[in-house]
Amino acid sequence: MVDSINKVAVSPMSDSPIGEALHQLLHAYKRALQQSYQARGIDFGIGHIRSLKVINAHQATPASPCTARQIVARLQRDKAQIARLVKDLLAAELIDKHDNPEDRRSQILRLTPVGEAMLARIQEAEQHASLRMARGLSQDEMHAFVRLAKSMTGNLKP
Amino acid sequence: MVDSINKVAVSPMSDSPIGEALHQLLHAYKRALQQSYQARGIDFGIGHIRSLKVINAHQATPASPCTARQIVARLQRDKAQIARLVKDLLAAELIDKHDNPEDRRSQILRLTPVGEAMLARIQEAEQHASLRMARGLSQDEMHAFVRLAKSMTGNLKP
DNA sequence: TCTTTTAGTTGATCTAATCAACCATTGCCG
DNA sequence: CGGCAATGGTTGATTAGATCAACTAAAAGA
Repeated sequence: MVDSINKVAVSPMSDSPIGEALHQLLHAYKRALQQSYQARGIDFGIGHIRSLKVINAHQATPASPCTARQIVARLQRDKAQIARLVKDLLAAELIDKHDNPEDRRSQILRLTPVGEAMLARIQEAEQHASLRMARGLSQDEMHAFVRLAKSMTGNLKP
Repeated sequence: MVDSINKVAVSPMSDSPIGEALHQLLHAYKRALQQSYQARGIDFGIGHIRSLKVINAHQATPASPCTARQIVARLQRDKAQIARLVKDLLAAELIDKHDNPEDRRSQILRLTPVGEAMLARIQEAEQHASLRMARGLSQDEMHAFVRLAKSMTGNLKP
């Protein structure tokens, strides 16, 4: 029995809430970030900002300097797009290019002092948005979330 | 001690991995979905598909029929964009419009049989991608993830 | 009735993403 | 060494998605 009690159109109920929840969350977060950025007069898209962050991360380990290549790998975006983002960041003088002694095709990207200052403001803005997002969640929960997200990303990568 | 062992450029380390992890995950998931769709010959963007799903969800509760309005509310997209998505779905004959006796400005959207069949295939594709994404995770973990995602989305909404 | 909202549509514009073609350099292999 | 495929980067073109403004028609409210 129960078989035809309610004809629930197509799905037997409870869609696949993961994708839905994910999409919803990212959209909301993107908007919150943009807001937080704009409130601080930071006038760049998310791509620009993420690129800055990658460059900064490499700055910390001078052994592996940052070229456009690294950003492409980290952000998994088309290299054409990265080239444009980098061009913008150069124009804004947030970063500069240095010849790469190891490979004359590529150039090493580094934050300028202005870029570092900008990044500091960006991180402030992010923390603001993150705190807002995490309101009511414990550290453990946040940590668990990130762990799960990374795990799932890993599953999808190959 | 340890205080100034490495000068980590700007951030004191550990960025804000939440945003990063989130972005990474959504991107990977989006690609996996697209792949899964394409492998099944489903030739629509994610927006179209999500709209179909909203219409289907309303189908289950005949009390509240689906108009473009509902899709706008559920997906939180610009109504212009939804209008275009709906137009495409109509053109593909996956849905049809019926006069709304309650309000002559709007029209009720319903899946056609073709639309239902399409949706079934979509759900198959999604389950494939979701299973892939969730490989190695327990039901509890998946559930926790969705709960946290929804909670965070809620925090950001206002 | 007159006014204000609301649902939906269209046009224009903007950004992000993607693809293909291309140059310079590098690395490899005979 | 000389040729050739692979790599890093750049540019142009195209596309999809999102967003904004303007507008119609109907509804709701005063």
